[in-house]
Formats: sequence, structure tokens, C-alpha cells
Amino acid sequence: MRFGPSKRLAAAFKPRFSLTSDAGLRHRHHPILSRLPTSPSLPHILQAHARLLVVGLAAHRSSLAHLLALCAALSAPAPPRYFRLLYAAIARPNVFASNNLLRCLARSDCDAARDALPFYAHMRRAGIPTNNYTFPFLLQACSRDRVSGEGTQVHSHAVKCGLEEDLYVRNAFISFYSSCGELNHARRVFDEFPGQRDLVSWNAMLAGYARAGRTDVAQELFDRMPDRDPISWSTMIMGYVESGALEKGLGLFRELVGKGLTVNEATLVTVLSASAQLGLLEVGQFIHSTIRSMDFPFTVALGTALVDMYAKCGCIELSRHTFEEMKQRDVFTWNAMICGLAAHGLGKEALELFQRFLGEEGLRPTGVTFVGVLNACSRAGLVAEGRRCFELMVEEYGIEAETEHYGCMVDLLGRAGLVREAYELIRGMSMAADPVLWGILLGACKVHGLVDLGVSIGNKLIELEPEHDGHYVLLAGVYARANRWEDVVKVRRSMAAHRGTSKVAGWSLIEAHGTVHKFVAGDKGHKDSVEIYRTLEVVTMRLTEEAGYSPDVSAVLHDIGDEEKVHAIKEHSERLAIAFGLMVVERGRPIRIVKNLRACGDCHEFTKMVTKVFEREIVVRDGSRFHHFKEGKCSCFDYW
DNA sequence: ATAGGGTTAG
Repeated sequence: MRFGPSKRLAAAFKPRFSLTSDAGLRHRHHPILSRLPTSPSLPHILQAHARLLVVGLAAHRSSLAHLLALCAALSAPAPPRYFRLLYAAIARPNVFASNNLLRCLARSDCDAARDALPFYAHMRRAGIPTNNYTFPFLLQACSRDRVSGEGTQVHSHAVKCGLEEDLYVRNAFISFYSSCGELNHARRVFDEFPGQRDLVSWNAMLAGYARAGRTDVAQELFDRMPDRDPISWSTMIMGYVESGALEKGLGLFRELVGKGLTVNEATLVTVLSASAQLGLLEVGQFIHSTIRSMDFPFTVALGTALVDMYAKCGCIELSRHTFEEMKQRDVFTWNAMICGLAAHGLGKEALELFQRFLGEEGLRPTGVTFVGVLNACSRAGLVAEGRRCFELMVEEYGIEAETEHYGCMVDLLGRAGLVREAYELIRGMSMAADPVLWGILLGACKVHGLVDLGVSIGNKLIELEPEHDGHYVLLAGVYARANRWEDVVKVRRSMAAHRGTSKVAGWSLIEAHGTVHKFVAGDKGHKDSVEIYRTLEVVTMRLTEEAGYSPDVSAVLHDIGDEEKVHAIKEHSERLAIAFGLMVVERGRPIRIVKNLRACGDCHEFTKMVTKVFEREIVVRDGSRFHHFKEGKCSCFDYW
């Protein structure tokens, strides 16, 4: 496997100033600027600036412009207040200084980048000339802000300046139009002078189609390209992954690795994220082993992606191991680990890690950290601790509580039976409460048998989102708890009547020996279908005899006969996946299942019994958390 | 001094 230096490394080895460069020559003998290191940091620049002030050279145009250029080249964006001050200090700014201000603006956040276009207008009014450097910087700033409207005007300026055939300028326009979604404009520039085209032009065009979700056109270009480099591959792979074609992205990654071509960090992180999203452990492990066999540097981003992948694939121990192995971590790493522990129901461990995090030098928790922390409190039933953390977030860290945080708190209070308090919390919010919050509260009403409150919330939710199946299911559950079966039937009927397009089909998937097997309820499409159903039959029989299993049909009460109801539960996708898992996963290894929806109560009981009767471990990832089933118990303690 | 891909937490 070949493995070349990254672009950043290459940039570090490139001499900052060639001997033919004006700027370089001018400062070779400068008493202060010539003493700066080749890639100075912001403090270096500030220090040099201070010395210029002290010796009275701070009004010197080329010195200041040089400092501005250094700011523009910093690896982290320079503070806007500082580079604006530098530019303002230049008496008669020239193209060089102005271009570098544009570059600084382009590299800042959106607010500052918005000033790039007005500044360009100012340049033209003030008679400052523009050159081939001006447009790339200007367009970069404009695409950060997604203002495509003025693009065509700027384009005609560039043509007037005689720069329409300049490769850098052309590529800047291709990528500008691409990032604004103006694919036809981009394509016109791309097609205009086929002689003035290089790998960068192809990659920019490719990225345009990929970002727009036109992976078909992107693939066609990718196949037609005269050359491909690691960026072409990562653009294509990311295009697939982002448009949801995760398997295609992973397939292309396999091809890339199979051909022994150079892989870059962005690609690895993207495919790790794809396998994490899908919960495909075998794929994730394949990527991990690829990373190891290439001796790829173990960067913070890669480590974080691995921590996240293992956690999302159900291997919380491997996730922790990776986390502890990392020599450097950033907020993302800590967040991934804290949220991972919480998702696995390891509330105490997550809180301990949070304490350790607070002791870290130079890192501050973010809103996401608190999503993990509050989730952890909720899972561990630590009500007082949860309240304290919520307060800490708002008071101490000045983080505004978002819907997610309220969601955690409602869940925490509701789970502990403090439904009234949870209700008040939602009512007291300054923003409009997301229906999701009422849904969480409704779940608590169901569990604690609060029929009146549950009915009123349920009806309100159905009114708000009549096409949302989950609300009907929960409300029916509330009625079922109170044995109000007629109402259960009514709700079910009205659900059937409102069944809209937003209904999500439940599925479960399981990986076995390099293949992904996906099941839906009543699925007969699998090649081993007959054997799977036979196995399921046997499993159900043994559970009935040895563990006293009897299906609880209340969750699926329809307007149908009892026998059919039992049938409907019996073929829920996760049971098919479990039966298949029992067939193919060797003893001693856990059966890992990924679902898109939450488990129904009966399937949850069923799974618990399977682990006891068959002495197997089953790990289920549902829509929001993990269930570790072992010896007849589940890590969620039956509240999910 | 210039153009292309950029990930990770809910």
C-alpha cells in the first residue's frame, strides 16, 4: 500500500517565500520580519507587530501588508478585529494588501465573510486594481456565505479583467458555482475551455454534483476523468455516504483499498461514520484494520471516529479502549465517549468521565456534552444529579438549553415518576415546546398509569401531528393500562384512517460473516426464510414451556381477531433477526441487532427470555439507545 | 499570497 504525505504536511515543507517572490525579497533583510519563523503563529505575528510599533516602522506599507499576509496564511483563522486593524493602518492599500484582507475575510466565520463582497466593491471604487489572486479569495468568501446572486456580476468583471482563461480563476468559479448549487453555471465554466482544465477543475465539478445529491452524474464524471487523486475518491465516497447511499460509499472504499491507492483521513472518517450510522461492526473493523495495516497516523479525528463507531456498533468496551489509547483528545472525543456510555445505559461511568473531562486543561463542555450527561443521569435514575447538571450547564457554562436538553430532563423526571414536574418544566419553557417533548411525557404517563393526563396529551399530539403513528400507539397504550379496550380500538381505528405517507416501516438488521441481513415484519424474502421461521417456531415453543412466555397482545391491538394479533407480533422484524442470529452466530459471541424503531414490550420480554433459555447474549440498538440482554435481564431495566 | 475533498458528539 502506498501512502503519501498529506496536503498539510506538503504545505509545511514548501518554502514560504521563493526567491523570485517580491514579498520574500523585500523582507529578507527586514530587521524584524526576517526573524519570524517560516510559519509563524498568531502570537509571533503580534510580537513582530509590537516591535514594529516600538521601532517606529509600523506605518510602513509593505511591512503591514506582509503581516496581513501572514495572518491570512495562519492554520487557524485570525481574529477579524486584528486583521481589520492591520488593514486600516495601511495608508494607501495596494492589490497585495487588499487581496490578503479578502483572504482573511474568506477564512473567517460567516459574519466577516459577508463583508468580502462589499469590500470588493470598495476596491473597485477606490481604483485598487484586481488580479488573478483577487477572484479566488473573493469567491471563497462568497461561497461561505452562499450568495450566488452577485456571482454572475463578479464573473463578468473577471472576464473584463482578461482573467477568463486563468486556471486558478476558472477553478475558483467552478467551485463557487458548485457550492451554491448553480451546477449549470459551474458546468459552463468547466466545459468552456477544455484546454484550461486540470484535476482541480474535475474535482470541483465532481464535488458540485456530489453535494447536490446527483451521484449519478458525479459517478459518470468520475469514470471519465483522465486522472484521479485521493481527493477525487474521497469526494465520490462522501457524496454517496451523504446522500444516504452508505453501502455504495463503502463499496467504493473497498475498491480504493483493493487497488492499493492512497487513502486520506477524510475518507476514513467518512466511511467510519457510515458504518457507525448503519451499526455495521464488521465493516467498521475492516476499516480499523485497514488503518492499522497502512500505518496511518492515529489522529484525533480518526480516534474520535473509531470511538464513535465502536460505541454505535454495540462494542462499548472497544470504544473505551480506543478512547484510553488516544494520546490527544478534543471536545468531540470526550463527547463521543460520554454520549456512547450514556447510550449503553452506563450512566455512572458517563458521569465519572464527565468529571474527568472537567478537570482537563483547556477544554470546555458544549451543549452536546450535556446531552450525554443528562442522558446518563436519566439512565442511572440520578434525579438530583440531573437537576444539578442542567443548572451547571446554564449558570456556569452559559449554554442555552435546547430541545434536546429539555427532552433529557423530561425523560429523567418522567422516569422517576415526577410527571407533574416534567409537565411544568415543558410549560415553563420560553420557546414553543417541540411535540417530541410531549411524546416523551406521554410515554411517562403510560408507564406510570396517569390516564387523564395521558389522554389529554395524546389527543393534543394527534391533533398536532395526525400522520404520526407513534402518538396513536402511545395513547392506545395509555388506554390499555386502564383496561379501556374500547378506547384502544377507537384509537387504533383512527390511526388506520390517518395512516399517511410518513409511516416508517420497522426493520432490523444483523451482520453475519461479511453480509448484512435486513428484515421487515413478516419478511419472507430471505433465502433461508423457511429455516428462519422454523427456528422461530421452535424458539417460541421453548420459551412458552421453559419460561412461561405468553404473548402480550395489548401493544398491537387492532380491529382484528386474537389469532391474527399474535401472528402480527410473532413476525416482528427483530424476532426474525434473533432467530437468524441463533442460526448463524457462533456460541459465546453476542448476537448484535440494529433496529430503526423502538422495541415493542412483547419483543423486549421475548428477547430477555431467549437470553436465559438459550444462554446467549443479545445486543440490540434501537432508535435511541442500546439494550444489552443477558441471563434474562436487560440493561435498560425495562424502561425505554 | 491563489483553485478541489473535510470528517468526529445529539
